[in-house]
Amino acid sequence: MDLNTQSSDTREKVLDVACQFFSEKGYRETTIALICQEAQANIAAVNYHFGTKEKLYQLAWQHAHQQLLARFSPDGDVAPDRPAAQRLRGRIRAGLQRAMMGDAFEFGIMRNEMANPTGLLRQVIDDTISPLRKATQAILRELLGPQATDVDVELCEVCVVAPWLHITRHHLAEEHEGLAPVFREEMLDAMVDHFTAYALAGIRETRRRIERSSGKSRKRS
Amino acid sequence: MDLNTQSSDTREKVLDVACQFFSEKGYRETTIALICQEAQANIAAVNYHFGTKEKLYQLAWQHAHQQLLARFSPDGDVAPDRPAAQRLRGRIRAGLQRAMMGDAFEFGIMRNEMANPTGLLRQVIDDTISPLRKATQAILRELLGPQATDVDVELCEVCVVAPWLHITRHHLAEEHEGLAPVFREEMLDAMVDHFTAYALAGIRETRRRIERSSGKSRKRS
Amino acid sequence: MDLNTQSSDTREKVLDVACQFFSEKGYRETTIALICQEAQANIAAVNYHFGTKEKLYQLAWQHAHQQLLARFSPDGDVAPDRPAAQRLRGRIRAGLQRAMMGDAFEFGIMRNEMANPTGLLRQVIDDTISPLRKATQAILRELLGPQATDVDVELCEVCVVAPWLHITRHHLAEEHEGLAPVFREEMLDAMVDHFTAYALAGIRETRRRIERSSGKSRKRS
Amino acid sequence: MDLNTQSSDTREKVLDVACQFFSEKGYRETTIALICQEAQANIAAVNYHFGTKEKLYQLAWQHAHQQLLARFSPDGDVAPDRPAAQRLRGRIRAGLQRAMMGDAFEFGIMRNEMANPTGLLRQVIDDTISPLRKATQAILRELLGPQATDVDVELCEVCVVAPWLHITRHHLAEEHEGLAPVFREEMLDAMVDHFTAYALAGIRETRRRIERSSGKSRKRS
DNA sequence: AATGAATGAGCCTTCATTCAT
DNA sequence: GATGAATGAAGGCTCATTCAT
Repeated sequence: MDLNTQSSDTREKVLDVACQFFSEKGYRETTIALICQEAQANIAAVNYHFGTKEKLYQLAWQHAHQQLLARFSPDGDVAPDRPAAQRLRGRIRAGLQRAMMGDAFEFGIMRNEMANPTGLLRQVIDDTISPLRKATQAILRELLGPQATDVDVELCEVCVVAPWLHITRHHLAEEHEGLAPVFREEMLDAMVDHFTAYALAGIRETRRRIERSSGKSRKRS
Repeated sequence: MDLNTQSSDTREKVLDVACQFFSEKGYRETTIALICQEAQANIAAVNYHFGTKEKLYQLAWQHAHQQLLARFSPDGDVAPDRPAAQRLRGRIRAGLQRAMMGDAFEFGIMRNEMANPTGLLRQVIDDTISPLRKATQAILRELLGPQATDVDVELCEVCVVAPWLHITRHHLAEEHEGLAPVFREEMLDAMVDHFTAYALAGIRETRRRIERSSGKSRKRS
Repeated sequence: MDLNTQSSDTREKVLDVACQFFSEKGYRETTIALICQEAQANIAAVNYHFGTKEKLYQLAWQHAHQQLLARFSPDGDVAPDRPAAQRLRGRIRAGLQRAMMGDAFEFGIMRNEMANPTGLLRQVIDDTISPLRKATQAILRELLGPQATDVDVELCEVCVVAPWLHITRHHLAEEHEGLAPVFREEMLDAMVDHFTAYALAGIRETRRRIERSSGKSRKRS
Repeated sequence: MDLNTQSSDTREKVLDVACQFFSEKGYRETTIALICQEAQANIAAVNYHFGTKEKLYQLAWQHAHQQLLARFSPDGDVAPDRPAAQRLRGRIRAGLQRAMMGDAFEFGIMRNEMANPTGLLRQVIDDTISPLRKATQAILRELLGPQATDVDVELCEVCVVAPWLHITRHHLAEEHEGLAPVFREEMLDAMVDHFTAYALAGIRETRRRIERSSGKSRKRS
């Protein structure tokens, strides 16, 4: 039993280490040799367990993604029957947590969604991110009212979501340069308050604009 | 002179092509051979003109940056004596323009600020980006009032700036996948309206919160 | 017993598949992994049952050889007391059959006798082919008459045998390219007729030349 | 000038060595490292000059082919206005010469036309062999008379050509095993006599059969 | 008897860089 | 000033083989 676990552990270990390196250094910069060295595994083990560096990459990403989502529930532990504003706050909290504490994950997705748009992760990202986006959009649609178009929703989504990625980047850079972090974990609650209030104000204003302009249109027509 | 011009042209050509490829494919993915092939230059020319790939990289980045700033004035052509809200609008417009039309630039910076945080571009980015950030922060500070702390300003800055990068990423991905763009150039004005209104609402709300909480604090103390 | 049978079946299966792949792709091009995958056997089974790839190779060859000889009797089902011309015809028929229908065998021998002259199969080929050659040569010697030297016999043997290998090659190439076969199975009888008549004419002519030249020599001496 | 020649010599040297090794050991068994070691070239030179091992392979083959054809004119130095029988004799002589003296060539083609029908050389072989085949077939058609079909011609071609390949194989094997050659170069003239006489007799007999059977058909119809 | 895991040697290829001209 | 040739280091991958179970 112990042995069984141990044998499976090589695979697990490699996956963990890979996950870490891919996040820190990106796909190209991370060599199989480095991973295996750190994981104390044979260099051929990667090919045995995962087939290709690419496959390992994709799996590592999924691995990290699942771990992260497990740590921070994407709804921020806000029940789905609570008012939309609170649910949005939950999403924002979860997003910030992922951005600020997820060493391996949101990082990797960033780098690879942008730095390597060759589409290595395209599909796997779509599969994992889409549900999250849909949920956020549903909340926004509710807050924006029935007259909001898809583009309206999407523009607001950008405003809500973009800061997470931005902060991820911030963290990455700081870590790499050895700088003191500007946005520290202790600030999380204050940041959630700020981003939520900011977003809700922006959304309310957007709703007003939508309804006003549609009102005009109606009068005109 | 003729020769000088011609040789200089080779240099220019290489720089242009490098710029393009570095943006599209990143540092690692772009090979000197590819650049030289496309620029119809000898493969040794790069090392001759620029010394190393790294140097070429940095120069290419500066090149792109300057080109882009020249095309889209970072203040959005809003005079510095106009009200802060309008100046913010100018910044937002310029940011969106860079995000949506800058094929080579904002792109490269993204990738390399995050995907290659080895710091190859750290310095050069600091030199070029810092002034832009300072200017934006000054506007935000004005809008947020005298009680706003540096963190307050920075949190708002994130909300204003992050969407640009987000949209850049969007464009990159769409281009690479051959998808129809969600945010098209014709939408620019509408988008500027939206982001500006959204941001101003968020900022006003933030100011209210700052002043309220500081009022409480005052009463308490 | 059951286990024994089952295990033996695995062995058999591997041998069959190996035989097929070795014939189709040659020794180097055929990987143990491929064989085991196709035979639904564990990758370690080969080394368990056969020791090394080389051993498997040799065994596979013998296997194929025996199967083929069993299918097409090398004398073409012509009794040894029939006239030499008819026995030759039998040999030619059997040779053509092996060439045209032997998917796995004559093929493998070709490739390995020539493409892999490292001598992996040298011995095993000698053991299996020599008897066939001897038999053919005996017939030829009979047809060529008592004055024929060993070289005379061997030269004629080449003319008789070479076309078989040639046609094997033909088939292989056609199969691989997906071309329609030039020499089809329905043509077998016509081909046997042709090759036999051609060979007998050639042999008769050769005999005439041998005897004429030996006549001259006699006159001279 | 001398230097120019020298620089080009590396390429030439590699090509020569490659040619030799590919012939002796085949494609798979020949490693780039081995070639470069023997040619005293850097291991990356192959990729610089030829791109791929595959490309080198194809070029090596062409190289050998041309060299060989240059050494032994495929028509055996028999003028095209001589009688068909003599032209056939010329072809047979050239074929035997290639088979018996061509160390690097006919060898390689054998191995690769059969052992590696993956088609690496398919095209290049077609281009080089086809003209030779066409010429031989034209002669045979002339000898077989107007009633001969394509299949008739091809069957005779097999009988004429196959021995060459057979003898090539013979030589290869002997060389590899260190055996004394059965067919020695001194025997060339005698062998040409034998094969020519044998072939002409076979062809005449074939013509007789063709015309006889067509005669019967005519009477029948 | 049979297997899943693991290994080490080796191969082809890429690429930034250098050098002689 | 500019280039074609050449290089060395490194990377990803394949594959036959072994070992513990």
